[in-house]
Amino acid sequence: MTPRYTDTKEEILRLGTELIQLYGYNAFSYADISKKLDMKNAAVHYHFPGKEDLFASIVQQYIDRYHELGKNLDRPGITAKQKIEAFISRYTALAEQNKICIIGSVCSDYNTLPHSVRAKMGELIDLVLSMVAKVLKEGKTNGEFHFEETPHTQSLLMMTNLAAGVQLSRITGQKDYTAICRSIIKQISN
Amino acid sequence: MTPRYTDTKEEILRLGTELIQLYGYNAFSYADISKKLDMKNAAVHYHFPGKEDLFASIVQQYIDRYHELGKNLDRPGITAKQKIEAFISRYTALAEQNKICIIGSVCSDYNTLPHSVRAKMGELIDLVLSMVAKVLKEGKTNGEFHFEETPHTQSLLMMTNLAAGVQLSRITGQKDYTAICRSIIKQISN
DNA sequence: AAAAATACTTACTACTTAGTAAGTAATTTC
DNA sequence: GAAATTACTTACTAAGTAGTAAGTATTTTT
Repeated sequence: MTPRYTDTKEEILRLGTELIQLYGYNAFSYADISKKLDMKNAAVHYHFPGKEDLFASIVQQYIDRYHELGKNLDRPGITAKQKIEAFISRYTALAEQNKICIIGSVCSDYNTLPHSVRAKMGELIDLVLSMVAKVLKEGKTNGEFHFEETPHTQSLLMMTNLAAGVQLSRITGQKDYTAICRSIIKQISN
Repeated sequence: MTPRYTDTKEEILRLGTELIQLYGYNAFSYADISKKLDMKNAAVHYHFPGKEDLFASIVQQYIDRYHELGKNLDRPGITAKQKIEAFISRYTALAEQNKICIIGSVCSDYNTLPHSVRAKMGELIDLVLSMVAKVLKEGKTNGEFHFEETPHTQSLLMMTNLAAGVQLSRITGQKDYTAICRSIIKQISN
């Protein structure tokens, strides 16, 4: 049969990611995806046999994109501050679309996830935390940043501010998210 | 008929809260509750006609308990630092039980919640943020604390650190949560 | 002692969930 | 041009979801 999309698999991943970011891990079903892509339930199962596979692929894509971001930022001429701002702007984009990040979305359901998926989530979180920690360390070394915690702890503080910030501001309003971002930068600035 | 428990309604609320904190809002069902309390599905519906009612009561109980905490802390002889530590210890208790706070748990599913419940969640969040902001302001005024942000923003930073901290540390380990708590105190200390 | 209220159980409904087996039309490979 | 592969659809299942109507045993009220 002729494929509906140039890359149906990619479309499913894109939509699945969006649904998780908008409504949470449990509110995303094969039916939701098939309806929106105008195909049958079984078609989604053709591309991703189980929900576990689909979710693993979504997280893997997220991981790949963070690696990509890392590569893009790893060139001369970009300051550590610009790199941090690149991370923050990811969350800002989410906030503007009423979305939250996959990490925050899945964390609350963590105890119900299949174990393979839990491991993938751990991988994603470790990656993000270590990438941010690396940039923070770099900025501290070259004098751009000033903070007293270890880079890892400072990374934890920043990412928890951001992840919970986009979540809270969906309820309390964008102003709170803006205040959090401003303060994050201020905290590490000289 | 003779009631099973001295207060079945209270038992349902207690168990419902626990299930949300452990597994998330969507992973808690009437069947889960009735099974654990050794009664039938319909018995839970007798006490709480709909899931919306049950959840609203759970959040209301949470709100009531924060008001209670507020009253308990509002006596002379308690320092602002001790008050902040009381808030933090609530989250520490959650972290030790592999649980997360209701706010963090429900935030990810916010877009799927019925509107009455969304309003209740907003109420809870505003309450917690304003209570913490009040204590922070008090501590700043009497010289216990030092911070440059407004009390509201500082409260946002603290609560996002805590809420996301208990969530993240379920995956990355308790050490990260401990580091976050230590830093929270440090940030506002002189 | 009768009536009413309480706290359920029994038995069901309508719907949604992930998942599957078998068939089919178009495309690609040989 | 036949065979195999791709990308689906049709049609289904088993389990779980919230929710309900009607019945029942016990306690409380009158």
